[in-house]
Amino acid sequence: MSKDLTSRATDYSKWYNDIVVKADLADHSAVRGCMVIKPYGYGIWENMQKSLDKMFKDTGHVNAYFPLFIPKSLFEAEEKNAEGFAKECAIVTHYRLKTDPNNPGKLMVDPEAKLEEELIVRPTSEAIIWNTYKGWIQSYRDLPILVNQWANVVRWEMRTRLFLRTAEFLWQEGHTAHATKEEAIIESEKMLHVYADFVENWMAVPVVKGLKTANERFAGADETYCIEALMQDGKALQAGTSHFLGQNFAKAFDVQYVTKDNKKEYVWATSWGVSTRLMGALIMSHSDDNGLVLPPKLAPIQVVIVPIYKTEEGLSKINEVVFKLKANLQAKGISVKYDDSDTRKPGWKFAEHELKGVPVRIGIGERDIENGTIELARRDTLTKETVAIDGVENVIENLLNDIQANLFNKAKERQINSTYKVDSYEEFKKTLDEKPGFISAHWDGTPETEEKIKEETKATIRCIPLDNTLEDGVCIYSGKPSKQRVLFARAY
RNA sequence: CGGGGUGUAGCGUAGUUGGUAUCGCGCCACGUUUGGGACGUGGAGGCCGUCAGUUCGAGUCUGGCCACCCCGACCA
Repeated sequence: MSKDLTSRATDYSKWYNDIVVKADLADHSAVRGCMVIKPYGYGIWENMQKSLDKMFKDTGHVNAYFPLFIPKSLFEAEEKNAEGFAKECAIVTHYRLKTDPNNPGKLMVDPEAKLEEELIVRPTSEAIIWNTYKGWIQSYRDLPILVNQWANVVRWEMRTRLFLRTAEFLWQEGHTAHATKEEAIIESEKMLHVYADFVENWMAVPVVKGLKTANERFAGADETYCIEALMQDGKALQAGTSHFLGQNFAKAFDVQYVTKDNKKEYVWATSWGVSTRLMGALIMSHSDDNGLVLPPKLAPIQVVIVPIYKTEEGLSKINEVVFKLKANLQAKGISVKYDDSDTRKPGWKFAEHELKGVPVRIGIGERDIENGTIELARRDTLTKETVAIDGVENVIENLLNDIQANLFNKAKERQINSTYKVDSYEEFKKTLDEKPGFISAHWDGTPETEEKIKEETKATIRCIPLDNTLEDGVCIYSGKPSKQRVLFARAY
């Protein structure tokens, strides 16, 4: 029925790829690991950007833009950060091509155009930004700096998947500078909550807020906060991170400020980011075997109207009603598409808009015109009902809210039902294989144990939940004492 | 980056012992249709991923490269 979409049960990862391509979100490009984001997919990303950007501005941040290239000497300044990213960097070594004398019509790298110093294509921008901040900060009066940038970054990943892990991806990265440790910690926690708010209330994807373990921490951070979401196949996806960077970058780039009592202090830093990976989370959280399911708040088209007619006169009668309805809906801020192209039949349009996840579909035919009704179909439940056209604008407005809430509730229920408390390693392994999801278990707090569990089961500690209750227990692996449970899962 | 697989029209595919390529969907034209991916008739569309080699002749055999998929390693 739905254009040969692989079902989730048949092959979950093929289903995901099928949706991305068939719903016109993105495509593979001629460049290894890099995708083309198509207009429909980009429309969703733009809606995400719009909401997030407003949230950043509302919390006092401003946007700026820093260069794509980072000179190697700057890149290596913060040692841990450089080390963490070294294995996945694209490097510019030359700045010119020339025609190849041995190969007519072909170009070659001009060996004489070798750069004195290599340029690193940013995998993240801390280095170039902190090098810049050095010039911006002298006194406590210059602080805080609350800057965000929307940008692309490159990480040379070995295995890529559309949206989930691409060699180049789009993201935003906030980089803030503060006078005190407390203020920086408050900032990184604040932005974590902004992310959680966005992902839950706009994307309708429930998350667990937590802290990363030392093993999973951002290279160069003192503490990494994260939000973790659970996909339909029971695998976890890190949806956003916020880092408390301590004074690591300030020290690496010698960024000091003069305090009120004329003392020099290193600046405290945070950085935080979410990427086009969120698109992957969105797709895998709500979609079904008929295609994409979009939460109304992010859908490029919230309502699609499909006319059903036999004659030109029939169509013009329908048009009259639809134009008015469309204007009324738009006046309420609802995005509406009237799909009146006569090159497709209604059945085809129904299937197509389902595949693309349009939250609400209106069918309106000559029969409806006589009866003063329309057919309302909702994407999340795939149900339809015939309702009076009078006052339907309010009905639709409420319906969109209902769908938004329903998607979140369904995902939340799934998350709760897929989170298991486990108290032995045997049970831990069994649960991972038989009922994938979050596993809440005791851990002795050592990187060694974490590493062993990862080696043996491929499960990692997703986070130490922020709202954790302390309880005495023993580590499922080592049997050593533990004071709290942490959240394990296999992850994307 | 290691192991395995795939690449033929926009998409999905067939192709035998080596002889310029099959079918379906889609596309175009006309007609009939239009409340869940319509039907008929006619038509167009191909450097068989790419580069080289073997051969009188390569989709088919050999090698390199590129891309994608799966499994590993890697992935703040």
